[in-house]
Amino acid sequence: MPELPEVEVTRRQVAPLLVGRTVASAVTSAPSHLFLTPPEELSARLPGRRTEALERRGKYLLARLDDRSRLVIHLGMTGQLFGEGATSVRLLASTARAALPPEALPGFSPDRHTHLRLHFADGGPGLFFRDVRKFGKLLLLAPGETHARLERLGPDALSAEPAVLIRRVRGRRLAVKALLLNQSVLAGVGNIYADEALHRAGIHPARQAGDLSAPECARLLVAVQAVMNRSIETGGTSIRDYVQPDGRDGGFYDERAVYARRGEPCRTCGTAIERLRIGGRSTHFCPACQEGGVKSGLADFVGPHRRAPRGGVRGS
DNA sequence: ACCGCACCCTGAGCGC
DNA sequence: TGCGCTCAGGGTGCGG
Repeated sequence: MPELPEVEVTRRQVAPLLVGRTVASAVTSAPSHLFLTPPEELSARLPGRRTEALERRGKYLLARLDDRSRLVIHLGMTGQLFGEGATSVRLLASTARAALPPEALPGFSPDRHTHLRLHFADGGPGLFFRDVRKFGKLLLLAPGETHARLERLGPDALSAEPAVLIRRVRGRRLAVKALLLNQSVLAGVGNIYADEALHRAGIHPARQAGDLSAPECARLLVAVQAVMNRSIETGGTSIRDYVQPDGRDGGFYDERAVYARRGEPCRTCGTAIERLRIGGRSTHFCPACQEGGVKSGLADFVGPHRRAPRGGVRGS
């Protein structure tokens, strides 16, 4: 799940593959929700363009092109942006993995999940965008053009000031975890780092946001930035799909305190990590290190998990 | 205005 | 072996 750290690691590694190079051709896949700009338009407009800089805002990557247009890339849940020549089992379908002899790892070749292939005029390695679930987004902005998705973003989580969080929690009754996931509050926080930061700050994820004191908000923001900076140092979190653009796994998975550790002992106090559902997302926390404080509010969350009907009645 | 939740998508994993 | 169900979640948009 690419969040700010994974996108930042991607930005740092992709920049040398992109900046200063001129696109020779852009090969796209069939139209889908992924293309906010139609694929045929990308294929037509990108060739001849040279990238001047690769920037990041929250979980978005923005390539500034020489004609002042901008290519916007969001990795969604399963998006992978990587250089030609990268090798990783995470770039292969499970059937292809299973067919591999042990230790063998062939170079990536584009498959049906590869939605954009950039080839460059210098003949060097290309750049691929692959996204199995198609929750990612590709968008080409004309000079001066903007997009509601970008306009809505709050300050980048890495550089935000505590005052931002203190102001935005005021009067809010929703769980602080749900507030953290709102990209208009802090851009870049996703499910993993929300859980990790709340644990680090010792704040229960179900606490009502408006109940947090100013010092708690400041502590939480410090925690967000600390876990993110540490994750960037280790190359991000590889759980299922994420790989660094050179194909290597990120290293933060081994350092996580709570995420996907239900039932395992808290590294601080040994208490078993618990899981509940907040804002429709699985939420992991240590019941000892992260005291609720608002038992009444908590009651809404510790009841039996309600599950949405799946595969239910559908019109024929 | 605020908040919870269904939806988009696909593959892994599991039970039968 | 294979089918069907469940689950994962970033972000949007709708309904209460």
